[in-house]
Amino acid sequence: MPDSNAAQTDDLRNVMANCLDLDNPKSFFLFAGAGSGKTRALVDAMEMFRGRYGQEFRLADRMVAVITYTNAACDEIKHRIDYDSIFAVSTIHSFAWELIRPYHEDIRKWLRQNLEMKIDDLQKKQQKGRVGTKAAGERTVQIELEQKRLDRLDTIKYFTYNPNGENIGKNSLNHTEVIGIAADFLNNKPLMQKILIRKYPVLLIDESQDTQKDLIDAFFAVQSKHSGEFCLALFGDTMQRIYSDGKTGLKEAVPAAWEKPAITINHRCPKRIVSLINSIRSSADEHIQVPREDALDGYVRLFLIQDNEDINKNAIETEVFEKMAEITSDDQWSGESREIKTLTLEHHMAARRGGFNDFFEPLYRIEKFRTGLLDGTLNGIPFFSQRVLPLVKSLQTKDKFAIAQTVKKYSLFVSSDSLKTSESPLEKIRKADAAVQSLFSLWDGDSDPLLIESLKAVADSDLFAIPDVFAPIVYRADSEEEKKEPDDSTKTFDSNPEIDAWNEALSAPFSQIESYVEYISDRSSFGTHQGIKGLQFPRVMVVLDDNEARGFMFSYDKLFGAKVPTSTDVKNEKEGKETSIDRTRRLFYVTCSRAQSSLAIVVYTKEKQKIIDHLKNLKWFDDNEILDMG
DNA sequence: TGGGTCAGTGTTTTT
DNA sequence: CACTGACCCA
Repeated sequence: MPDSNAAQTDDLRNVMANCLDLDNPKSFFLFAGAGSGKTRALVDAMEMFRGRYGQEFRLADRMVAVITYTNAACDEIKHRIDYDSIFAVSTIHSFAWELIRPYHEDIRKWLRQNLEMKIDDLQKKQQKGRVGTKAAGERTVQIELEQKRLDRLDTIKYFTYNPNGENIGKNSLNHTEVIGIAADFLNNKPLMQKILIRKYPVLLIDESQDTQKDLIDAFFAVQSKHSGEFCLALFGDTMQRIYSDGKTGLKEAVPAAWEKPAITINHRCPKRIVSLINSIRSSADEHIQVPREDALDGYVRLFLIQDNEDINKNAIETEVFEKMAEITSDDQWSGESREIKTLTLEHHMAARRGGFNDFFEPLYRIEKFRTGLLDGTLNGIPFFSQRVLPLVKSLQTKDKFAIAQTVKKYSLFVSSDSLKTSESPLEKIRKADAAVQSLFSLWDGDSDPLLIESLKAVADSDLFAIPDVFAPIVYRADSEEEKKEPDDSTKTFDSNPEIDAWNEALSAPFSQIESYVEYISDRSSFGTHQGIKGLQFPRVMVVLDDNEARGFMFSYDKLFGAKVPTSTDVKNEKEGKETSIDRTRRLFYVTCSRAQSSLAIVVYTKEKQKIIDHLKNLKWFDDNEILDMG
């Protein structure tokens, strides 16, 4: 018994080694639940392969392709395999793009067909639909847009695509198109299949349950046609499918001839949490995990809160932290220096709790700002995140070297070409110093100036170049100051929602940009339920709050019995399709299984009693684990 | 006028 | 996905 883990690991390694045999390749699906060391197994497989075929592959210019879901996972795996060049580790989008990018003529053909189909579809809808609605207006715009793309299709020499972020250029393909094209080419072009398997005789897919279903199907098709020369290996856990484009029924779709090893151990979670997640998934499938023998007992508590308009969620959640500290005797739940990961369903819920909502929310409302706001590339953000914020931080810590560095790198006074002009370098450095001091004076007496004030200070002293997006705002702020009574003529500035959004965001205190930057660089104590896929944290607080959430894909109220299943749910259930409850259960499973030592679940609801009753039936929690917070 | 049907509307996550 | 409301037909 003490060696059962080791025995299982050995078995798994044997199965994988047996499959990764190029003379007799066999495909497999490794079923690996939360905390089972899925990445470890993946890297094991890669290392075994390298040991056997590394030399040969290097000489023959062949590679093993490894596909991950996120850039973070991609970096992690590359790191763990020492950036070995026989492994092409990439996200599914990069991989798909690399596969199709040489075939511009085929892409053009696909795109023409696709655009014609889309336009046709939209026109049909336009005829059927009502006139004058918002949807009709959007359809008109969409048709025009697609028509324009169609018209200039022949003028495009090379298609472009950026796997990370937005694709707005005239020649660019979008994320969906790249996936669609790759799937289509793999399905229908025998040459494409040959190219794939010649270069990558082995293809490993991490998080396969969330990989776009069209591509998964295409890979399945390639494998079945070339089973003697191609090894497809899927790693994943069907219970952790939390994105809508993953393949439903992946487990059932795996061909019978494949190997289907499974890891049953959970290295991450303490005993209590393993038993909780086992209960949660027991209504979905048969898989049971066992904790490590040396696992701690761990703690789970569910806090129920009556949801009213006037409750102070931050205060309640702080109270939860303190209660958890008491229950677990773990100081890290308590006080200002606590180390807790709070998981909210949506970004704006994190923004509110993380204290950067005044800055975040106005910008988030602008649809086309969203991606850039979430990855920090939005025009205007680097001005703060890379120039003003680091400068202010080093001023606060009196780090003279860092101050000088930021000034030297970005300041208009000491940039390399301005040093050549008439003024003496010494004069310029003195001016830069004065500009820095005048900016920092805004923080005199420990105050927290508004972002707009810091922007104006920088603009007044010409310390840094002001991004174009801020020009109208600096101008507006100036003109309002001059004529204290704004008349109607200022209204002309107000017609641009993007400038308005920035104006509102910049009225937030400067400290909010710091919290925001922490959040988007994953250094904050917040994360979304979906975004923390694959990660783990010692102390986790999961916030369940349907009212504050805006999306409609998940309903914790239904999962916990505060709301009855709708007619669609009943219908889906009867037809054997997944319901919103199934979907929510999987997401809940993912969040709970992040915890390495203790887990607090905070439930805001208008139907506390119904939830209490429902939880009694579910038996997920012991009575003493449910705390009524009033 | 009542019932049935379906378009319209709001909107999250990852790349 | 769930809901609302416009519209059609009996």
